[in-house]
Amino acid sequence: MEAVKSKTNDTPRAMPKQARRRQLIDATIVCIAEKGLSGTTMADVTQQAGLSMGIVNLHFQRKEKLLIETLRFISDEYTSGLNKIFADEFMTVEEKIIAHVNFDFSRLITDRNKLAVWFAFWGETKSRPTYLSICANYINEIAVNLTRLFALLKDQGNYQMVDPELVCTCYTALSDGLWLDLLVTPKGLNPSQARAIAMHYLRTQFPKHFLTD
Amino acid sequence: MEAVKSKTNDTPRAMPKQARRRQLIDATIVCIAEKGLSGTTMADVTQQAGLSMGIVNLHFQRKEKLLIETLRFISDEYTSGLNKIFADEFMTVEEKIIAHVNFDFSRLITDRNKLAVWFAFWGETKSRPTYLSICANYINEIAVNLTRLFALLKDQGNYQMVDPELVCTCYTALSDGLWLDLLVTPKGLNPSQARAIAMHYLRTQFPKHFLTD
DNA sequence: TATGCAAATGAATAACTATTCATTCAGTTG
DNA sequence: CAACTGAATGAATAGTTATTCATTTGCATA
Repeated sequence: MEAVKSKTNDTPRAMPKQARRRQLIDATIVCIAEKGLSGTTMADVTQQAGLSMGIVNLHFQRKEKLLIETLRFISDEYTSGLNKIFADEFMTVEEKIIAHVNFDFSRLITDRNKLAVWFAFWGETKSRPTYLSICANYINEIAVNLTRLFALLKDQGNYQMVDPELVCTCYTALSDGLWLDLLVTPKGLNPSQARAIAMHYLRTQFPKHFLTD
Repeated sequence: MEAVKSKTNDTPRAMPKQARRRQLIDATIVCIAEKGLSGTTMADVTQQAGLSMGIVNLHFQRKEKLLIETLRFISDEYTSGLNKIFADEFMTVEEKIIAHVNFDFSRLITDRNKLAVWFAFWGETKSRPTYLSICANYINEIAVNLTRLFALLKDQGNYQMVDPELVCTCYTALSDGLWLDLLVTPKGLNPSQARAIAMHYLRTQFPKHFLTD
């Protein structure tokens, strides 16, 4: 059952640096979801990770850096997932857009703990330029790629009236709002319903496509 | 120029209780926008209000209550604005929906300080049931009314395929996402563009209506 | 103008929390 | 297996921030 060499417990003393950092980031995500950004203390995080207080200083210097790395972690996770789709050479444009939507409403992304972290940081971006700059980067990158996909589909399907940039902004805002819904009213909406709503919007723009479900 | 009786300054000693509470709530909104929820201290709020530290205790007992009343304030402001529209006896259904959209993207609601407060609290709802219950109330109330408007328009315009509940959920998520956009990328999108995107979605559902702009 | 009184003050206190660092510990090397 | 090394610990410290309350202040009333 236990793949780790250590005879004593599951937190071997000399775990690779990267793994220990990840362990702390995971604990931070849980704490922010459970106690909010303002309510998360170092004691909470280290206890959640099953480690001692001083450990954060050792791996991240100070709390602020741990928080920034946590935001960067979920931000990278999202961006890299989408970039794989954008870069895929074997999917059609329609398949890529569907893959994008599926990813947006996948388990990985709609995990409520992670959604809580997203919105906790969004709420602070106006006051913390560092948070904003981490987010701004990926937002722009994705918008460019997604707009390009919509433009290609417009050509392919001869959708004269479609404005790819508008559709991108609208789709992005819609998925942000659906994530918020999943976070705050989890009993009112589940990820697959949210996905269906996103597809419903895309069908209004590209009625000959996205009919398979 | 000065309508206040006090000879000394603009914060007369015996200002009505309600006005002083409001003054503190206004200061809290500014502080949350400028420093984030986690970075807002009592010293910040009272200084912003031009008053002394002890004043919060006098009017709100403790910090937590001030924060809750701040959330309740912006929540009530939003709800009461919409309720006036829903209750109006002289507007047509189409006019009411347009008024709703106009209100959603009015100065009062898209004020970036207030948006920052909204999202600061959203980010904490998972951990603070009190915040959630304040928001949940108004969300539900509005959804019922808005869904009813869409259902009426569906009948009037003979839109067979429209699902009023779906359109309500989609519109609501879209406006949440657009608000987020206005908060974090104010240079990428302005309120009137956001409004146009919301109208664009409604036109996809009710193509014979909402053509006036 | 004196007196009473509630509102407001802000220095002092209490409570909390990030950060530090001397010490412990587990594994590795010679 | 003894000495060494760097990760990890957590009690102690330093810093921050909410809360308290004895005192002050300005206004109203007599």
